[in-house]
Amino acid sequence: MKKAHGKLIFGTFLKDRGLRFTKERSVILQKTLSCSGHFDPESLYLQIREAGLKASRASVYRTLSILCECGLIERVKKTERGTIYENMFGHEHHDHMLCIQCGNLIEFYSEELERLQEALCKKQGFQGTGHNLEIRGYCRKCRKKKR
Amino acid sequence: MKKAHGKLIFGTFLKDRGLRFTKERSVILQKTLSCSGHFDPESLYLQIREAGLKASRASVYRTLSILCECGLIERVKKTERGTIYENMFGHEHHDHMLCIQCGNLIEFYSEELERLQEALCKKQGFQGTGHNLEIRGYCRKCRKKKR
DNA sequence: ATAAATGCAAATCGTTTGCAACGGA
DNA sequence: TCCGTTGCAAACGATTTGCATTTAT
Repeated sequence: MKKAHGKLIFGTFLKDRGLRFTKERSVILQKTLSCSGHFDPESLYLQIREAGLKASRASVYRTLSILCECGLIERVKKTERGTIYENMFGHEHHDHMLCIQCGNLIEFYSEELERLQEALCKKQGFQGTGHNLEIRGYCRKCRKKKR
Repeated sequence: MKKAHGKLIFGTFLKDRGLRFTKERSVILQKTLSCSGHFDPESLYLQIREAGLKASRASVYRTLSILCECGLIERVKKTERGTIYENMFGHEHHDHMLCIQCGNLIEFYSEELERLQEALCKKQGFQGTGHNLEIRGYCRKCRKKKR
């Protein structure tokens, strides 16, 4: 999936269902695609305002929903600060260990895990587009402190 | 970790920091421990009321926080309907594939995945207590519909 | 007795929605 | 022109919090 095609994909998706490609949607699409990796609605909105562009929070939320529907972005997870989205052009990994004591987040990548997931998907006839593994527990430091 | 010890663990935890073991906390602890697996604050609250017991929503929320701190339960994930908690006596698996088209949730279990996670934790000096793998994508049905 | 906990209602915060004005097609 | 879209502000739903009252210790 090439970045330059985002606009085309979105445009086609909209036309197909009689929706309109407005200035606001264009701005939001653009900012969304230029995010490398994760983002949330509020910071996207602020980014738009800082850039002197125009789009209300309501339009940001509404447009993000459509972008999800057409597969250009995905809702990755919910946090206390809101929903985290992911631009599907960024091929990031979301595997991490979260310390439930100190909140420390240890990100990691495992080729073996990737392979395993592919195998699991194939078994279910599932076409994976992204994933997110969270292992909760105690990090090295907090393990020591515990006793 | 044996269920009968929940009260002891909680009681000790409270005493240690000068907090009190109130009727409400006792009720909430009890209902929490008797949940097999997942639950959310609202349904726990309703369960309490249906049982003719007494504890306000505020107390439920406040107590769940403490139970998290002392490790008897864990916040597993946030959804549109609220936070999902897990009673740590239930050793459930949280691995699933989520269809981003139809919302279908396919739960699965993989021994290989469990082993791999243990290995990854060991490498990081991390003591895992629970995990949650979400693979997003298109389920068999929606894959067909797509074209 | 004293500090902590409770219940309630009001406050927050992210997100959604109703509606009148606006603007692509 | 004809709907779809926008921005705003009000509505929402989950969670938190201020406060006067109750209660464990």
